[in-house]
Amino acid sequence: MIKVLLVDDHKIIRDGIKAMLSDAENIEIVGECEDGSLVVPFLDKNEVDIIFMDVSMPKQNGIETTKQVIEKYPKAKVIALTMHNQESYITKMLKVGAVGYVLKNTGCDDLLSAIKSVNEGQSYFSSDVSEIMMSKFMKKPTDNYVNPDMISTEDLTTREKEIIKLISDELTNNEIAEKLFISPRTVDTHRRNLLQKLGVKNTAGLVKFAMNNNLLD
Amino acid sequence: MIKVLLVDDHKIIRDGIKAMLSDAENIEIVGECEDGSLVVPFLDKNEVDIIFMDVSMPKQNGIETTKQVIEKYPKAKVIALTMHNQESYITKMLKVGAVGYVLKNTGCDDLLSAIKSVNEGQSYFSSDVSEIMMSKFMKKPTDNYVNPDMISTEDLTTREKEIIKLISDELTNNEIAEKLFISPRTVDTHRRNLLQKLGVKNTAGLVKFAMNNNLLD
DNA sequence: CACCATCTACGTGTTTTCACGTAGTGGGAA
DNA sequence: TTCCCACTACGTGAAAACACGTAGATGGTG
Repeated sequence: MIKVLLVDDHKIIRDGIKAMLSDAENIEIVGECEDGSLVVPFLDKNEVDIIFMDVSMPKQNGIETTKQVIEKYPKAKVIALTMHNQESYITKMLKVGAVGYVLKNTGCDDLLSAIKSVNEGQSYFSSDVSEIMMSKFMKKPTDNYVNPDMISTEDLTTREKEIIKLISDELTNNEIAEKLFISPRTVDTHRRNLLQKLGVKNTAGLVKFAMNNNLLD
Repeated sequence: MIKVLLVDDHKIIRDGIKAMLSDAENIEIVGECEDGSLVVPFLDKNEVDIIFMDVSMPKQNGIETTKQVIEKYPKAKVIALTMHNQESYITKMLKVGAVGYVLKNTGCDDLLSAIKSVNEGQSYFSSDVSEIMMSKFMKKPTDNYVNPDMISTEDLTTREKEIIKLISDELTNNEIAEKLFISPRTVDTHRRNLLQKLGVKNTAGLVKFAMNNNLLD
C-alpha cells in the first residue's frame, strides 16, 4: 500500500485528487495539509511514501516546504503539483529535491503513472514539463549567428589534445613530460601553442576549453 | 511526405530503422550516410526534412556534423540517435541544435512519435533521455549518503565562490585583487584555502570544480 | 564573555607557468 | 624535390602560482 499525503491550500484540488485515486487498489491517502508549515509536523507522526505538493501556497510555499521535508526525511518522495509551468518554478522544485512534477490539468492516468514511477524510485515529469526543461538545453533558433573565429577540437593536433587533457587532469609540465616520455620543454612549447591557438590567457582557459569540448574522460 | 535521412556508420542500424519505418505511410527514406562528413554534401543536392544522426562515428562525429548542418541549413531537424545515454553527449547534441534525442533501443512506435513531433516543430526525447536531463536539475538522492568527503558549493564561503569564479575567468591574483579592492596576498590566501578545501592540486582543479558546480555564468 | 568562522594580510621561498625566440627532424603533400 | 606541418627541444627571464606559517579584525553564537 502506497501512503500518499496531499498538500494544497485548495480543498477542491485535494478532493479532486482523492476522487481520482479512490479507485486505485494499492494507494491510500493518509492525510491532507492545507499549508506547507503543517507537513513536517505531520510526517513526524505519520508514515508517508509520497507527497503531492502544491508549489504556491499562502503561508509557506511548496519550495521551502520541500526543502525542509527532504532535509529531515531524505527518503520522502515529493511530487510537485501545480498549474504553473514556468521554468523557474520547476527548476526550484527540482533543486530542493522534488522527484516529480505534474500539472494540475493532468488526467487520472498520468497521476497514477507518476505515483508508480516515483514509488519505484524513478522520477516523473508530465510532457509539458519535459518540454520546458529541454528547451533550456537547446540552442535557440536565434543563436544561429555563430562565431566565425570559433575554434573547435579539429584545430588541435593529436598531441595537443593529449596535452590539454593532462593539463586538465592537474598534471604539471614535468609530470606530463614524464608520462609522455618527452622533454618538459616540449610540453611547455605545446602548452604555449595551445594558449595562442585557443586565444586564452592561462591554464583556466585551457581547462574550460577542454571541458566544453569533451576532451576529458 | 516526410523526407528522412539516416546517418550512421553501422549498416545494420540503418537497415533496422528502414525496416521499422517502411510501413509508415507518409515517411520516405531519401538517403543514407555512413559518415558525418557526407551529410552536408548530401543536403546540398537533396531535400531533407528530418535527419537521424548517430553521435559517435569514426571519421566525423554527429556533434560536429550537426553543428555544420544547422549552420548551413538552420531549418533542418536533427534527431540524435545513439546508444549512448551519457549526459555529456546529450547536452552537446542539444547545444549544437538537435531537436530530438532517441536511444537505439527504442521501439518502432517511439521512432514514429519522434518523427511526428519533430516534423510538427516540437522536440522529442525518449523517456530515458528525459530522465537523465532532469537529474541534472535534481538534487540526486544518492548524494545524500555517498561520499562523506564530497564537497559542494555549500562548503565554500561567498568570497571563495567569488574568487574561484574570477580565477576561472582567467584572471590572475593581481587582477582579482584589483577588482575586489583587496590585497593580492589575500587573494592568494583564498586561493590556497580553495585548493585545500576542494582537495585539488592547482588552477585546473579549481576550474573543473567551478564548472561542475555551475559557479560560472 | 569566549569561541568560531570569515575575511583580511604579510613573510619567505620554491615551483610552475608564461613569454619570446630559435631550431632540428621526419612525414606528407604540392 | 621542395615546402609545410607536427613534434621535438633548448635558452633566458619575468610573472604567477603554490607551499607553509602567522595573525589581526569582525561579527555572530553558545
